[in-house]
Amino acid sequence: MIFLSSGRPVTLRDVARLAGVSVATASKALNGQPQVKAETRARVVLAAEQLSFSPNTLAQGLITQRSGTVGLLTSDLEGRFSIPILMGAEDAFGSDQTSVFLCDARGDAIREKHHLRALLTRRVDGLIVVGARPDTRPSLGRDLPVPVVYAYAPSDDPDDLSLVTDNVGGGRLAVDHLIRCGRRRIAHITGDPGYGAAHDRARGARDRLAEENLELAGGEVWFGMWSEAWGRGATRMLLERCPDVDAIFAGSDEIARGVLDVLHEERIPVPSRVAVIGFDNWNILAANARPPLTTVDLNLEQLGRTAAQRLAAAMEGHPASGLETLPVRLVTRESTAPIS
Amino acid sequence: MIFLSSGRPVTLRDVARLAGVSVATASKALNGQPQVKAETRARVVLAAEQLSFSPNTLAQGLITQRSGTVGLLTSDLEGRFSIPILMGAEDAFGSDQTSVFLCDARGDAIREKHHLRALLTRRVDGLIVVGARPDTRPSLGRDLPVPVVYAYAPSDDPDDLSLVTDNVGGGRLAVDHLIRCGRRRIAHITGDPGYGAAHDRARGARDRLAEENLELAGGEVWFGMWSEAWGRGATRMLLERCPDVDAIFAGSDEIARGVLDVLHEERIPVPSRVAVIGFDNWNILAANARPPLTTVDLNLEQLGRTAAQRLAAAMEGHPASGLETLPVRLVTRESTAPIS
DNA sequence: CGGAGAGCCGAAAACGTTTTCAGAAACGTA
DNA sequence: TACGTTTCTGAAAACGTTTTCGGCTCTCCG
Repeated sequence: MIFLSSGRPVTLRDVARLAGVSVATASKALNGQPQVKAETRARVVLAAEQLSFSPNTLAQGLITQRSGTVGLLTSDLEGRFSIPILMGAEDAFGSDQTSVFLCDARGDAIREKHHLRALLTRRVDGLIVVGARPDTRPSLGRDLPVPVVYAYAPSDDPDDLSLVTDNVGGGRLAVDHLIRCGRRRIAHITGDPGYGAAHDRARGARDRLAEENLELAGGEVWFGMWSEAWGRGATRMLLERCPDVDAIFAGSDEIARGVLDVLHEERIPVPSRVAVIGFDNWNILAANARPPLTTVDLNLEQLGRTAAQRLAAAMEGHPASGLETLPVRLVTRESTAPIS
Repeated sequence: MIFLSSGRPVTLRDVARLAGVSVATASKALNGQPQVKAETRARVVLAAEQLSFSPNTLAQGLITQRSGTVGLLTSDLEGRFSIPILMGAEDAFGSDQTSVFLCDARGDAIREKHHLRALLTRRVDGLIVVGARPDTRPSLGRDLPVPVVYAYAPSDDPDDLSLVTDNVGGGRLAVDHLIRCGRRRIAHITGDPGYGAAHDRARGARDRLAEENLELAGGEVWFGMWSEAWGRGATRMLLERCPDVDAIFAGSDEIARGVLDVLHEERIPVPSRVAVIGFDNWNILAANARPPLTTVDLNLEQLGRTAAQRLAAAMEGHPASGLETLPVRLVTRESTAPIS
């Protein structure tokens, strides 16, 4: 029971009274302060348990000037990026120590300001800002009373700490895998060229190809949109221009689904004749594909955990700054295989 | 600026001093209490603005016994169900009034208890519990100090208030649409029969068919799994047993994708020869399908908003109980059309 | 036996608000 | 002028903790 029979919540006074000590000693006993006799401490602890006392964090926060809460300011709740990050962050803070306030700004700067203010009013101890897309976003500013960590979308202020996924490395990883599978004529179909991430992934891919003295099949990166439809359209064009392609690196799993769709339609066997690799490891798309899709996982949960750790460190007085790039990893399924 | 030049946060005392009044009057002035002269109030408000004062909610909560926070206890953050609900809830509470603490129990009862305790310790004013699947879940119990609303997954205690989507109505809606399109040989492929929702949707479908003196094509509901692969497999079997089917109602968008895939493979035109309708309106699947998928939207954001409203009402002392079923709606795209 | 020191404990202040209540100021009336 | 009302203001208590510091009790040593 959390309530006394009176219906009033249990306070430290109740505990102290039951243990026959003062509130002060009760507090010290429960907080492990050394200056209390072992026997007294035991009595207090017992009393606390009997009443199942749990301290009012508001009162604690008021006096310690730490609320034990952090704010998570995201710009795409619906999106799949913030969620894993959020989960990682949530479990990196032991939930008994720190709870997280969630706010979705929906990409609106006004709303973001508003939420920011609400969070500060609640005296959060820190902030994690998660962007909707992996490009640079405006900093919240330098004069905030609490530390901030930017995740996924880096801040435009290099003095902020930003954590991002390694898109260049991801592109390299994908192509490396295809090369190891014995593929030589590798094409790259990707999304909106307005996304920095698209260029980064392409760069990683090309770098790795260059090491083998290879060029992209089709000569160029196929930029377009982040959609299945574009994946289909680009694949059709690609097959026409370059019928002997033996691997396609898609810039997202959505695009990869479109690619697979057309290959299937054309009765081109995957992976035996053409290998396909995606990006994001969006499970619903990748695992259900036919065949299941090899793809690059962004390790977003890890990103969230790291963000939480960095934030915790900053809250302890060890701030950091700059851009930290976190590794991605390959998830192999059946859409790629060594050439036979 | 939120901080005085001293680096200390601005308090009501600072405002009072600047306005030349006592803290008491400053408080009353800012809270719109009537017993303060208009001119004084103006002075206080001005001072507050100049210092950009914002009250410490911890202190407020301590005294008013209301923290202005609610807990959202979910069991599937990764899942797509809790997210829209969460967004709806977040915007139903004006974010300046009430902030939401997010906790993910990951379907683990221990973790749930743990989070619950943490939330109560934080003195949340209410709780929303979001389940991972639309079946009954255990109640948190009746002796909680704050009101609770269950969303998506109803509580097993009828004295709790639970908000659920209308699965029966959804099934009816889907079939009704197909009938209006002139279809008569309608099959239903759905997921895991362990889900109550699967049976509810099927019942709605059958009820509507019965009104036209129709039976399900293939005679029975095709239960299986919530996956594309099952959608593909079931469709193949269906086409064999029942080649003249003219509409397929899929129990989820994933299944519908599988259905479309096989129809496409068999060169059966959609929607001209067979109409297909999904369930969930999971955008990434439905909108990208070929052709884009007509489907039933669960109105989850609305569900979240309603949950927040009911919770707010309960917090104001107007509790409710029982099971409230919220309507779903049809989203028509190109996979269904009148028979030509 | 006296005093120093260590070990414990509790009174009280503090955190930043809201709310109650007493009293001051202004005003009208006799 | 005296007095009753009304209007406004401010002192103080309260919320539930933590922390400081003075003081009590004991032990030990000279």
